[in-house]
Amino acid sequence: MERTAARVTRRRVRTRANLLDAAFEVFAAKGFGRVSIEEVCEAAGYSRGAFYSNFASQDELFFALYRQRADLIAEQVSGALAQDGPDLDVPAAVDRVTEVLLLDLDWLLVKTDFLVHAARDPAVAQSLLEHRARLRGAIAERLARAVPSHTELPAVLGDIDSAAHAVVAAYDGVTTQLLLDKDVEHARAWLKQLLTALLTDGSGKHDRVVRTP
Amino acid sequence: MERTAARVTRRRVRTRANLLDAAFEVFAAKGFGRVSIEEVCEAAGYSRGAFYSNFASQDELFFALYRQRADLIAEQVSGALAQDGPDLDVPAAVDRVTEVLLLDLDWLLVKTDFLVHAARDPAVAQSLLEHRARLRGAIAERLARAVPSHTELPAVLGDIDSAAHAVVAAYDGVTTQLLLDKDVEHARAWLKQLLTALLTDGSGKHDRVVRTP
DNA sequence: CCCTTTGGATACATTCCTGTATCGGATACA
DNA sequence: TGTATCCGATACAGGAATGTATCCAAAGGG
Repeated sequence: MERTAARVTRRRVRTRANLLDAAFEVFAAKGFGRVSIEEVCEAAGYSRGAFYSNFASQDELFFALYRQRADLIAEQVSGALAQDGPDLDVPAAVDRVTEVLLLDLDWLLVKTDFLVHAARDPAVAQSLLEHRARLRGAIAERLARAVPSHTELPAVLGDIDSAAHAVVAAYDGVTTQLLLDKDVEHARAWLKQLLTALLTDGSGKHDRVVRTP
Repeated sequence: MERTAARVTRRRVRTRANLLDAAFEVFAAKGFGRVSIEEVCEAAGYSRGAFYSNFASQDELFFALYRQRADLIAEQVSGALAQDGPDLDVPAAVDRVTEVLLLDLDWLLVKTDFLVHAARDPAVAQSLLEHRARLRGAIAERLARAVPSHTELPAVLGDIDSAAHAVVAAYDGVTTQLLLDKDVEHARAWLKQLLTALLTDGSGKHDRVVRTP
């Protein structure tokens, strides 16, 4: 019998996952802060007893949820960045990354909720900052491998790190607008335009985005 | 006796203003969604009776608060844009606008709360979108007056409207980071860099030969 | 200065939510 | 298959927030 780690049954991990999935749906629909623990449990098909057996508070649930999904996205982004060979095809990579980043509107909602949460809790903010730094690192590393090979270098910004910063900022900026107009296709097109503009020295010869509203 | 408009006493407008001010503080500190009506009243020095006499719900208060402050900021931005003559000195204008936009961290907190709120309520989203459109309009108009005079035109983006969009996106992106690291000075410097880079064809601080299509 | 109207305080009923304690069925392991 | 342990359901108590109804004081007009 294991002494150090308490026994965890399969049922437990299943219910925990179910609770997290339900939480994602409910948080996305109504927003953290307008959701009661009871609602999450109901959506998952459990009672509150199950909840308190798995999480200490709603905050802890939220944090766990964020971690889970954020790690997933980070993995997908890394995948999209690593997809082509040692040479970076900027437009293609931008396409793939954009696809991943603006895939799920619900995730953007939850993520923004989490941002608001983190903005008022230094510990949470720290964790989020680290996560963002990791993402930036992956981007910077990818850019660094690309820039020397072609002469095609990020021009409007000083160094590679600034460029990575700018990429994230563009993502955040587009996200904000997307949360309001819910036009995912337009947001993708626009983010592509912004990123290629930022990363290919402004000589982008791609089609311009036509706004629909 | 007035029949159409109900009589509004001075006391009423004062308490209403006090409630709004208190709401701003409390919302900034704890976040909308973690604040009870009671807390707002207590911070303002009133009872809940006063609140319900002035607002129908916490949402209505929040909306009124947003309107008030957003209009104020919009006015300041317009002022900063109009400050110099018919010719636009891009770096100077960017300086002034940046100063105004990233003046108050508390406002950014409340604004982001409001964004989260709007993202789940189409009517509120509409209102916020219109407000953003007005801001973009002011920026675009200013840019339009500047671009023909100098040949110095926004290059990385297609038209003036896209440029205005990009300016707002940069602001939103920088805001996100600022909410986490709380480094206002750094955010300002970075926003300036981004904006000048976007608006001066990348020739900002690094001398570069750029063709003007 | 009085009198009408208005604004805010107080008290109350109600609803909702949280957290805990306990119990019976499920699960893993010998 | 037996059995010790774990997990989630149920019931309950306590607290907090909301909204309303009522009442007294303050404003402002005549």
